[in-house]
Amino acid sequence: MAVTIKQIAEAAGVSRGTVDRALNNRSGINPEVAKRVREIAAELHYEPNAVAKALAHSQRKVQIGVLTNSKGNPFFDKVLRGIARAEREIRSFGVSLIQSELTGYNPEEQLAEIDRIAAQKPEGLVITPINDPRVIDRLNELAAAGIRVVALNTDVPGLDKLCFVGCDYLQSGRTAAELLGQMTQSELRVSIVTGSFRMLGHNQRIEGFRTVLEQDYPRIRLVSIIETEDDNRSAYHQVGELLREDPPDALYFCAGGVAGGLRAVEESGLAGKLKIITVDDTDDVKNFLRWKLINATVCQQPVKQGYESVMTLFRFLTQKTLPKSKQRLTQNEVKLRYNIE
Amino acid sequence: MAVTIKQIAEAAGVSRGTVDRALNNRSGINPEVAKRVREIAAELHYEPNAVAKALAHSQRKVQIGVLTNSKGNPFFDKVLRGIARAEREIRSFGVSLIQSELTGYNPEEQLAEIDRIAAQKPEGLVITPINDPRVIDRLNELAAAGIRVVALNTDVPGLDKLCFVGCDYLQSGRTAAELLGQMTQSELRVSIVTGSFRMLGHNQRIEGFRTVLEQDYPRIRLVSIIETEDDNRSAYHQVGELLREDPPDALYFCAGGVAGGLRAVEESGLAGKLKIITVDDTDDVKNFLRWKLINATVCQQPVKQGYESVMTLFRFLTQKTLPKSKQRLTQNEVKLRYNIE
DNA sequence: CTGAAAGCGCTTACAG
DNA sequence: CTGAAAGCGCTTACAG
Repeated sequence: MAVTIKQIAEAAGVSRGTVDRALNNRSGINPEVAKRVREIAAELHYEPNAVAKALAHSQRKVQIGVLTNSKGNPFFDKVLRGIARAEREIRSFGVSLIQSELTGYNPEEQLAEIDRIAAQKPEGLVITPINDPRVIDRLNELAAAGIRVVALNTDVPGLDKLCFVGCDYLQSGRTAAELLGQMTQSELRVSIVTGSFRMLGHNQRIEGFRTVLEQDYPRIRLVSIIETEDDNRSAYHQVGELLREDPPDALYFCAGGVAGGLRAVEESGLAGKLKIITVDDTDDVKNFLRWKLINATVCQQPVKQGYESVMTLFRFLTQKTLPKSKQRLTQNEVKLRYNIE
Repeated sequence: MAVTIKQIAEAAGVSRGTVDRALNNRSGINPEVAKRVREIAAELHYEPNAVAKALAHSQRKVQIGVLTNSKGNPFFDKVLRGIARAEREIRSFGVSLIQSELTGYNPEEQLAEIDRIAAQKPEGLVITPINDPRVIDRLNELAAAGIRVVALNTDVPGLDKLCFVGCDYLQSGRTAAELLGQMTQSELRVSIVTGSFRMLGHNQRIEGFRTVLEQDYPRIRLVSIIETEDDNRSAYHQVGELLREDPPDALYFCAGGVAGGLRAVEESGLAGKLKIITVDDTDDVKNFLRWKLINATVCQQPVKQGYESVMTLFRFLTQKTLPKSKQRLTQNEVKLRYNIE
């Protein structure tokens, strides 16, 4: 039978209210009494009952804002599923989400939406922040006002955040390089197809990829990097041009635009000859894996990212539990034809 | 503001007790009243508050037995960590574990331990069942007596279970074959090092491996299978002999004994020349990956297996939630040198 | 078959 | 600064 505040109250000869004040460092209590109560609690190995705490708290309604630049981006489907799962789990605890989705990466739009959500007075905000000084400043203002911020999937410099939940992009790039290295033996030329040079994560993937090539696979040479803005049309045209003019032996797609790029590959007649490594496992990528057009893809546990971003904030807001680290990194999972779900 | 039984009671003109009886299909209630209450609840979109339910239930103490053949098996470290995490989460709900570990796979010992646990009257049992008719019979007796059984990590035929939590062994084998196929180009001879031909999972891995070789990589020929009983000494001797007498080009370790087998590889002077695929990511395997002695390993989310086995039972016992499927399969995750944590 | 009341463990106004 | 009481939403003996 677990120890309760009632037993502590009896042992200390005080009321349950006083025990509550002592244990939760509330104000309006004689410091000596508080100390004694805490000692007794420790002796009895008191562990607060999270369920009871939750029920008592359920009067106080907690709101968490969730703002993602996810509209029209199939990668985010799974992230949103993780968020929905978290919402279901925390509903009973009196926590609700103020959720909103944006298309693309327009800083003005994100600023406006941040303000709209902030007006509803959430106690925390999960966001895929755009790397723009105005956005960062605005978020830091919120943080200063006590609204805790969790960066989801992408991080930006100088953000005052509770934590970042996303993948280890450097490791993602390293893993892609190792895959390519292990899948080939001879000299090789590879091109990278990236999303944007303004995206920290994309750049880190390139950096990790490059590092491992230099260290472990000097026979593989990085010959060019294409920037697509995650746009399939742009990827189609640029990859097509590359393959017509100076085709490499391998491609590393470290961001979106895979469907467009692969269309160009198919039309080039090089399908099956090029080694291709991608990221994530959107439906497009899965199909290309099945058709043996993509050799492997490095995924980042998107469901977990959505789930954990909300839950980290929830745990902090309702149980004052700080995340173990400022970086809550998900695993980089390699998927091949036979282990995609 | 969420709908509560109090509001349903008012709307139906009955007491909260009656609403509770109706909503939870308890006995001793006029069927017509029950029907009306349920209709009103549905109209109001009533969703029971899980936290309040849990607190009210916390009087009734629930015990879950957990019996694993895990002693001395490093693979299970992470499984046990998942179990511990589940225990922490469900403690507040009045659920406690009766946990016990066995060494090896002795049916008599497992039978005795099952009885010892059953004597403490748990409401459910998580177990790594041994494939022995007496064990299966005994577990089915428990199931008949209302103790729900969850098979963890290994499944056995004819078991009356709530579900199996473990990996898709066939897919694990297929993935290993694909890795080997993608990492090589020319004709190849491969040997499998298995644990036991009596283990369903090990056999399924072999089958999956074989199937993909035949379908997709006919240039790779399976030349022999070694059985080690998951024993490093045995693996060392048998792999050593194989490498001295008729060395293949690749090895697939589909069970334990990796450390022993790799020692033989190192002594053979073939290290680095043999392609080696393993399963799981015990510390041994991780080190061999770092040293480039193993090319890749196919893991099975052991923490999740431990966690989900307990949580599935917990959800069933406390919320009557049945698992979506009898097979709760974890992902087969490919790990290379650069994406091991 | 039904209702009123007490209880799960913790929190929170409200007196004093 | 402290205690008594009511409350969170659901469950459970106990009367009737």
